[in-house]
Amino acid sequence: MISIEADLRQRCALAIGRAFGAQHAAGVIVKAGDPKFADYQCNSAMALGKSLGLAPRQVAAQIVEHLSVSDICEPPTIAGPGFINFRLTTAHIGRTLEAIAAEPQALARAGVAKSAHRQTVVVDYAGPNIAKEMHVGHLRSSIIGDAISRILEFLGHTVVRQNHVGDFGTQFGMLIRHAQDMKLADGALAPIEDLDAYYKQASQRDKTDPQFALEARRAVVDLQNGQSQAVELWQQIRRESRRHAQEIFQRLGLKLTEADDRGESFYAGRLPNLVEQIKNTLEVGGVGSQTALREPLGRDGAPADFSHLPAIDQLEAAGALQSPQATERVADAQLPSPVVKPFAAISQGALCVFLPGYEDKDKKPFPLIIQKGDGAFLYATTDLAALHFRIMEDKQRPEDQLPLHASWHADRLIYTTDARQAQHFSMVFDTARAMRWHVHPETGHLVDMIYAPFGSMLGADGKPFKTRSGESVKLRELLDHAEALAGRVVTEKNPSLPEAQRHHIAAAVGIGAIKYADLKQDRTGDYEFVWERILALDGNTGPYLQYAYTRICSIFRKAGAMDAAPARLDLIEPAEINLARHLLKFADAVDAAARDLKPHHICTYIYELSGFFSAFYEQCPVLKAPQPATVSSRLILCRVTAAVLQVGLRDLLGIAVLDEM
RNA sequence: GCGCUCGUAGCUCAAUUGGAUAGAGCGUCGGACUACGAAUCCGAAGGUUGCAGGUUCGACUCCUGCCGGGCGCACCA
Repeated sequence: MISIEADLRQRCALAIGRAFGAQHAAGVIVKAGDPKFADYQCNSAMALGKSLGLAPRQVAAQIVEHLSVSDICEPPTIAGPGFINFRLTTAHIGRTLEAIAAEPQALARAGVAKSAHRQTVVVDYAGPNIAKEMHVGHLRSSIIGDAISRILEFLGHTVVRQNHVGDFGTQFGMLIRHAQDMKLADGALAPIEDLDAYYKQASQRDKTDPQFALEARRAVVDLQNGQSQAVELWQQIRRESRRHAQEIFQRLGLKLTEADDRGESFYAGRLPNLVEQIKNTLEVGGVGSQTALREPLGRDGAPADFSHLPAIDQLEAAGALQSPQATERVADAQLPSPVVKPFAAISQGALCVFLPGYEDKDKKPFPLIIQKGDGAFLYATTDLAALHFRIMEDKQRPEDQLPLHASWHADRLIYTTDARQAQHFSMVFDTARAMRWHVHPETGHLVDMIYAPFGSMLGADGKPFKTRSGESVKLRELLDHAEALAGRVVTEKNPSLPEAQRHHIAAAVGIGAIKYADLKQDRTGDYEFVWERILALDGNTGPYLQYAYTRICSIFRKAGAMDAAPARLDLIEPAEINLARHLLKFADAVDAAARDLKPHHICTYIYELSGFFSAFYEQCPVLKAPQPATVSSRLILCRVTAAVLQVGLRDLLGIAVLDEM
């Protein structure tokens, strides 16, 4: 089954093409209508009336005349300024659901077809730092990124999850220096709690002791150059951190394994060459500058318009920049301002990329630093290296091919990271465009580089979610707390269940509640983490939806043999029809979530669905219906509702469903 | 200062990307358990969508200017 919205859109486009010519058939607007008027509506007649110089209602009438929808809809009606309203026939709704229920494969997908245009999509999420316990700062990226991955995968895309672990940055210098002073024996730092405390000590010294800080920076350079004697220590820390992260990921139910780990250190060997490439290409007067810069590109891949900027000759300074050594002589005061095309230069000792549109508070060009004055690389460098790897590089070695076990090139990159990194990624993407690293090496298509940011987790006071002492809350403790609270409720509501099962339920409910609370909101906003609200049993919460699912399971447990025979679906009661109609809109919700990379569309849909199911449940007895045919008919509705909840909650949002709770 | 972002019912949030009379939950008030799980359901009250202009058949949505909150702005990630 394809989305009905998409189906009607096609049919309307066809009708418009027949009525007015194919050139008018693009950009047809079909969307779910207000239930009072229609299931779906086409709103193209108004705009079309404008461009054709005809009365919108007349346009609508002509569209309807050329429309062929009688197999799924009542005759379309025209309303208001020119809305074309569609009402699905109950016969079509019934047939479609019958078919889904009868076909195990369709049921397992709740009737949702795979996408026609499949891509290889990299989703970059989680990305914890090693040597530190995972804390709430990693929670949203992990949950949202995982849901986005699941949704795209469900639609048939090849998803490459990438856990861009922070394992090679500045913080390691501190750790190594501190370790040297402490003369730690191998294995002395096993548990992650030790590492965490140890990290804090090192961080403290780094802030207060300039000499220590200096030596720490030097230790990073050595590590990145492979000249460190601390590699063994680093490996040890890394192992323990990965073990800890995997434990958390498993508890959270993320589909993130060690095969998806590709830490910053993975790119270490590539960095010097990469930096050299950028320098050669973007240096003013450099080898690639003419081709790379003749057509500067905007953020969305279209040629950027810099016509509003003063016409500064971008090569004016080039006379002083012909030789490599001259790069050093770009005096900061003489940086062209504003920047009209990307270029690389040494500024204040660091190798930088300057891009149009970025200025600091003094209106001076603001750089993306790709190599520090002391020679160390930093996150912009590894992010660029990762981007290049994901799009451009042919993967030959088995470790490069992970997690797919074959060479791959991304068609799309998605970064699920904190909204505060917006400018960073914007600059990384612009740099990649300047380097033409966003051109797929095989297809020549431009690769979408999408930043999917999310807001902060706030406490009930509206300030960042922290412990009373001002530290970030550890994920392990957060999850423990959620499970304990959920466990209390389970024991209270259902004391007769065996303890092991109560334990299992508590984990599913506690973790599910946290995930659902995060996913149900539009990710771009901040959200308030308040325990009472998250673990509430009613309203739009995880526990409520899990409960709705268990109620259906309970019906099937009691149905027994009644459920055996294949059956017809007869939609008679309004509650039946409303439920059935909404079941068919699941594909639209999944499409919306995939389009916006916003899982909350699925949450909203599922919650509405449980509302329709509740009405049905109250008004239409299933097992105690008077006629056997009614029983089996209603069991079909239960069957498909359960399937949608299961696919939505478990497969797409990554929230466990339970037969009993 | 510049940039990004947000402002919708008392509170927490939706609104299918410009569509019809802006919807939910919580809270409040009032109802429903001798019918499939009451971790439930039904009903009621609650709005000048921060303010002021503009664009058009139509604006919570787009543009401009204010007001207010958050975040970012050179070698941390």
